[in-house]
Amino acid sequence: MIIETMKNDAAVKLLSALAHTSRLAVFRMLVQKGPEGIPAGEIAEKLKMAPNALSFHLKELSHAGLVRSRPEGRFVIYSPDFRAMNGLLGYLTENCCAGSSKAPACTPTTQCEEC
Amino acid sequence: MIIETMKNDAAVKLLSALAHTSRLAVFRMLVQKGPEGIPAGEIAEKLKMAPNALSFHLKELSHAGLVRSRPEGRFVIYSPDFRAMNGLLGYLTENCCAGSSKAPACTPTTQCEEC
DNA sequence: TCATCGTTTCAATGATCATTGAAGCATCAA
DNA sequence: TTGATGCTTCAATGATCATTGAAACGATGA
Repeated sequence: MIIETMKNDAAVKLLSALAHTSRLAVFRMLVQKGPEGIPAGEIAEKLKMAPNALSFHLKELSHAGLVRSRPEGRFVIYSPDFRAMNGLLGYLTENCCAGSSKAPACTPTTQCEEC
Repeated sequence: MIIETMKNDAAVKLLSALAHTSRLAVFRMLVQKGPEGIPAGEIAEKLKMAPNALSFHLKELSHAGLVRSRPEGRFVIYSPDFRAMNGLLGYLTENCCAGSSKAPACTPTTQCEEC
């Protein structure tokens, strides 16, 4: 293998975090709810996941930078972090088409305003 | 876990295929080269991968629908399939932002013309 | 036909990941 | 303080994945 750039490794990290049915479902739910976030228990209940399993997957998403958490009383509220996802979308778009003059263009013209 | 749609499973499949340093590097190289494609041996040489390891990863990418192959003499030429990647980008974009009115919009306005 | 090249397939080992159950920690109410 | 709640961490098992080396296959050229 050739030496990979940091950018590639970062992309692999994000892809790995999302490449799991449970984690993708969790992230989708967080995105749908928006910045206000959801307590862990509510996610577990709605997705019918064991609390410890959810905690494990949330930690993975958190390590990848896809979600943030904040304590609120005895609840822990999770919310999506759109910056990482936007970075990933940009990377994939660039490496799907824009990186090569041979390939058709498909560059998104707008990005999350939050990021 | 709630029951996932086909769409989600398809996204996980594509994400899993790309969530590997070697496979992401291979796919990037194919995208850069464009539709004309590259023989397997050339990919292995440039990425300094063992031929059998490369073959394994190419099969994974192929199963995910990200690459196509065609025999040419005793070479096997691999080329990218932009449809799958565009579908994934669309899915991620929609589930990153557009799926929720709470989140900022970041929908791409253009897509690969090939697809 | 025979030897060679490019590629794929197979089997085996080691590593990584997902899941489960139990325990731990902090917060809140009585 | 005592008990209950919400969540996280830990350890152990089973499953899946990556890698390696050897072998096999089809196409080509002598």
